[in-house]
Amino acid sequence: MSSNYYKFQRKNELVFNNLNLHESVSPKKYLDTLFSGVLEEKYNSGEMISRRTYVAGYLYGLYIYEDSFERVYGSMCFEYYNGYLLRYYKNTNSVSFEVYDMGFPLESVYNDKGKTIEARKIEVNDTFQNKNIADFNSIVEDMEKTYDVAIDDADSILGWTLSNYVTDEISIEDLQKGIWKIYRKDKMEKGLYNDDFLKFYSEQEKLKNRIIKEDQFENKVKLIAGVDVAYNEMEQTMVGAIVVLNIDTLEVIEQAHHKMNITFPYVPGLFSFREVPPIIEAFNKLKVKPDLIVCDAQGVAHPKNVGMATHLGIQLNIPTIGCAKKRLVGYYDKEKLGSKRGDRQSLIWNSEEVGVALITQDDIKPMFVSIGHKINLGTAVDWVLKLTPKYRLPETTRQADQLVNKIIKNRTEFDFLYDNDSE
DNA sequence: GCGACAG
DNA sequence: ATCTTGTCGC
Repeated sequence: MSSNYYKFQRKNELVFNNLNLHESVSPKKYLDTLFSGVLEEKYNSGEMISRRTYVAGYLYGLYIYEDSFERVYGSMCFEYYNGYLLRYYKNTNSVSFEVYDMGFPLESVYNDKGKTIEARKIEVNDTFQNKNIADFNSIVEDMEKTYDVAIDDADSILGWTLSNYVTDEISIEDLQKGIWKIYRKDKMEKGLYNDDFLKFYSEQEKLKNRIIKEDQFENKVKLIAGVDVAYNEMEQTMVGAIVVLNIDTLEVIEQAHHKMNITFPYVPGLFSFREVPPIIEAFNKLKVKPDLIVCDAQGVAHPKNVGMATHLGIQLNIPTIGCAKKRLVGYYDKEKLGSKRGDRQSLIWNSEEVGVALITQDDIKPMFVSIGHKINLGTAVDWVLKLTPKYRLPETTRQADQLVNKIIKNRTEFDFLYDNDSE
């Protein structure tokens, strides 16, 4: 493949600090060394798109990404190998690399505030290898110091970086559990999990008594809706959307959305108090009312049996289904669960069947289906299967998902692969 | 007392 | 939820 490298052209100006362009080479050549440096990307107008700070690490290096708001994200980096920055581009019929010499010693890496990020090479036999698993605090502290990022932002960095410290006795899962523990503790100390939530728990007790577990459709089901919420954390806003589909054609009949400020934190178990309000607002803007709503969350498969689907259903007095991508509570027999579309296993919680793990596509992870309100489990499963002829997620969820993401679009959009107009 | 936790 | 980006074989 070395014959078809070519020089890449792009509309936007790239500003590489202290970098020198080298001619194209194979990345393999630089696999075992380190890199660090700063990459800024700007439009021709001079407006900053993003700044990326690369910090060396063992193997592939660590890369800290900041968007145009200077928010820091951690991410893996594949194409950047040490000492050199390698950009990888794909076209319809060819592949190319650009190689830049970062030319920095590790210690000289800096971020936008002029703060120095002290990066050092991490050896497998280094600091953490022989530590007691219980002593995660020091690992985190060490990580924070090393990379100069807060624990929240460091989450994904840690997950990845920790893989370097796996031994026979210490698994990556153990390490991540420890990190998780500290992360939660940190949130609690910031007051995110305190007695203020008691009133919401008692609210759930009341809702629980109103759940109807049998089919109670006013009409024959013709209109079926999906709901979803998207977030813009920078603005602290959220958009709730509802999309109504014709059940026979799966075509969109009507859609509505509502944008509002985020007022409630994400707390597992109290999720509905965060997402139900914007959805209700969106619902009220609809001209037609759906006969059934499918939620991208749990229904009664919830610690108190009052997941978002249930909460929403009671609030709107409309039948709802909870169809979540991940399990919240309950257990099922993974061995017995098959791998073909339609295979299912009961999800048991407090000795009750609160839902099912349902395979919606062959050889794909199950969905977690539970009733929300005014429906029974068998009916709910039937509907979910009807809504998943082609994909793992129900069409309703997919449509709602696409809608909110279209609306919340003010994210930094930058795609290396498609913004070159070389011809 | 500890671990786990939808979006 | 949010950020990101490949990998492979015929």
